[in-house]
Amino acid sequence: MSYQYNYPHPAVTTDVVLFGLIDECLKVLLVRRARPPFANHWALPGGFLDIDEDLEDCALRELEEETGVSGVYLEQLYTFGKPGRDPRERVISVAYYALVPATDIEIRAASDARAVRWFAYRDLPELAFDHVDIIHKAQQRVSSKLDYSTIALKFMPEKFTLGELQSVYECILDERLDKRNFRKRLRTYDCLTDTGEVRRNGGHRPARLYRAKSPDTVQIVK
Amino acid sequence: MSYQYNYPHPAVTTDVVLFGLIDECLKVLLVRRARPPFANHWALPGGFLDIDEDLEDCALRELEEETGVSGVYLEQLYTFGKPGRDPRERVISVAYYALVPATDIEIRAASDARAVRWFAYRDLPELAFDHVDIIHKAQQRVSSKLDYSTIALKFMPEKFTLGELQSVYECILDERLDKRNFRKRLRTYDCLTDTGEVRRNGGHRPARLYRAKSPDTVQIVK
DNA sequence: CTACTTAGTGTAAAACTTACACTTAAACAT
DNA sequence: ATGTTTAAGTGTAAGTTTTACACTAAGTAG
Repeated sequence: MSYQYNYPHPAVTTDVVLFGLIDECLKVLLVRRARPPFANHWALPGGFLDIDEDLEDCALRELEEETGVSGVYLEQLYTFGKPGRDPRERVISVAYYALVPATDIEIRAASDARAVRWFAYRDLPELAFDHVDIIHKAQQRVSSKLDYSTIALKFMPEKFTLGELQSVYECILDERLDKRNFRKRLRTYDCLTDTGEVRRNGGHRPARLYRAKSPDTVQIVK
Repeated sequence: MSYQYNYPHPAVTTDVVLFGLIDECLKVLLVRRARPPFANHWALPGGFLDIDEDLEDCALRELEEETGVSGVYLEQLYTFGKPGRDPRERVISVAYYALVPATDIEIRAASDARAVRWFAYRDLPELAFDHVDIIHKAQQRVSSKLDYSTIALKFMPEKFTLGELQSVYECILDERLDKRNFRKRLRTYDCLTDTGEVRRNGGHRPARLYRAKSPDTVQIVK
């Protein structure tokens, strides 16, 4: 089968920067490429757009196919399209990012990717294409969104403690926060409900467990 | 000439939302489409990406070809790609926006656009494709950037008064601002230099003329 | 020379942000 | 059982930022 056009057309792909927090450390989910170009290099999950497929659906599908991760909430990040970024042909890549509660996520190596792994954001391997730029831009976006939205809740499992949530902020912003000020701020956002439960977690007072009031929406605050 | 691919490829276009302020009113530059689809409808300037052309260069080139406007500072807005948004074929459009000092700008109707005109943002005609969505998203972006950057200076000619700059903010935010607080805020941004000149402008005290300290960069403040 | 118009300026109250320290409740060691 | 260790949980005072607000200055027009 072959498709013809009167003018040359670029290829369009989507790529997904999936962030998770594991061991108090910001991680990115990468797949190892099975084929050239950049065979055996690590890369963002992503791939070519089907001709009748919405961009976001493409991102979700490729993520699912290559990593087994599904049902995440994506936001469009930026579109990367410099000529030469893919040696095969001109490729325009619409990048998305997502935040997941890493411990909830089941990953698997799927058909067209030899392996799937979390990498520390601060210790990335050599990456295919311009994916390192995409990841840096996504990290910046997430950092700045922490400050004016409730996006951090996307990292959390269904129930979590305030200490855990604070440590999410601290990992991404890479600075320590004051516990009382942090809690005061969350109170003004009014984005949590107390489940009434507690978590017993070692030799100290148990922490209350909270749940996001609206886990499906990212609220803009300030 | 014909180009063949093993898989169907979407077309890629860029569109530009060019904002200007005329008569204390936010305007958008539109071109009237000469051919189908949407012949005679107004649309954003934009068009198909050349296969070796950078996305931003494409946006600048199309803007120049269709309106005669050149040398503006573009920022990428969002990529629109819903299937069906163009009846001819699948089209992914990377949208950009720019702000210009409207009075400085020379517009002309060029080859493949029958006419070029400023339209009030609050009184847009019926638009081709999903261009109305693109314009609204651009307006939101500009509004929110007013609050944390010096992007408003992009609307200003080389020399301008503080009253003129304030009225730019007021038009876009659609609210009145306090003159003293506005000036205090600008002082903290430290983005203006006093030219020493004044503008005599009717039956009242002349206003000092200022110039942007770094007219080529948009400074992020706060 | 009077009336009118926009330019230009400071201060006090309110709101928000920051810095900071002790008590509580569990686990663990003795 | 008792004391020690650990993280959880809580309020207040100082500092900073934001807001509200009114008069004088320097021109033009009649």
